[in-house]
Amino acid sequence: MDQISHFTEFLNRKGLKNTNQRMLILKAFLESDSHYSTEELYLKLRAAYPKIGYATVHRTLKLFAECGIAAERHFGDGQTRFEPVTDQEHHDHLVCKECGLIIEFEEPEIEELQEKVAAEHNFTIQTHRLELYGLCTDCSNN
Amino acid sequence: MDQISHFTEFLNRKGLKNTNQRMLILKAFLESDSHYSTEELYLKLRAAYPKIGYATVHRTLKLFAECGIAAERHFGDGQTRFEPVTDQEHHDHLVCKECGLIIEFEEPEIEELQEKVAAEHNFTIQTHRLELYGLCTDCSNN
DNA sequence: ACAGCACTGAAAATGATTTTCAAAATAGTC
DNA sequence: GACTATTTTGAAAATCATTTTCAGTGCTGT
Repeated sequence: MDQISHFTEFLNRKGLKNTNQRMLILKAFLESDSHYSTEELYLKLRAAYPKIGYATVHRTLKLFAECGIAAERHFGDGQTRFEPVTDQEHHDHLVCKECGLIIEFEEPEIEELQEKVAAEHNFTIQTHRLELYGLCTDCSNN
Repeated sequence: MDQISHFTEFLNRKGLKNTNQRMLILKAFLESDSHYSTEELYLKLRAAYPKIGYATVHRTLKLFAECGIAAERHFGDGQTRFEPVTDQEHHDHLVCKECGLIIEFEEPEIEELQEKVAAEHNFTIQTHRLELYGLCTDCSNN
């Protein structure tokens, strides 16, 4: 099932309505491979649909997070960012402190070790967050 | 060198002054093993020194972060938390989503894998952040 | 078309963080 | 110790992201 039907089904299940704005926001959100803050997505959308409101974008992003098609992220710049979640494959981030570049990566071995640690503390992991901060290739050469 | 002389040396190096408040805040901060938000540390300090200001606590915590004796953390509750950094030994966190319990752990194997991933992307790691969110023993039994 | 809700967008409210500014404190010099 | 230049402090105001409010609009089923 694709992300769009996933979302519409979620709306139905919760008795929420499938509106024009929600679809616009969803499409713009999925289209991109970047990590949007509410503000950034709002500005992008407003270019095409000037009447859209900031609050609507924000509320819709929260809905995405709630239904699992978006994940909230904090990279330490004071803004919440949202990224599309494509199925269950999980990835983490390399963040360049110089230029802000964000690279995604996956490392199953790390995930296994996380489970091990959790088991040692009788902890049940639901989600996790791993970010490596440093300098990307370009920035470490300058 | 202990944390206190480390901080005073940092102040001198930056041409900043070693004040009463800064020492009070530093001691209260180091004394604890918890992860303070500005607000929490401010409230704790105010109990003993009613005249202290929120802004002073906040500015001083920022100084700690700048000089390396504190690390800023975001656990997703909208507040920035600070924790004492004791030398270079690094640790990560298990965070209970139910009761807010924070457990620290170290896992050198994970750190090695992080270096491997960074190397694959020609990335130079400066710091990292790993948090596992889920349920602690008590909360998963209820 | 109508009724009942949910949704939207603008504006206001909130909450954390940061800045401002006049008064107080500090470090260096005499 | 007194003097001076500079920094710090604390209270209040400002800022920034996020959240809520509310009147008007739109959707869905009857």
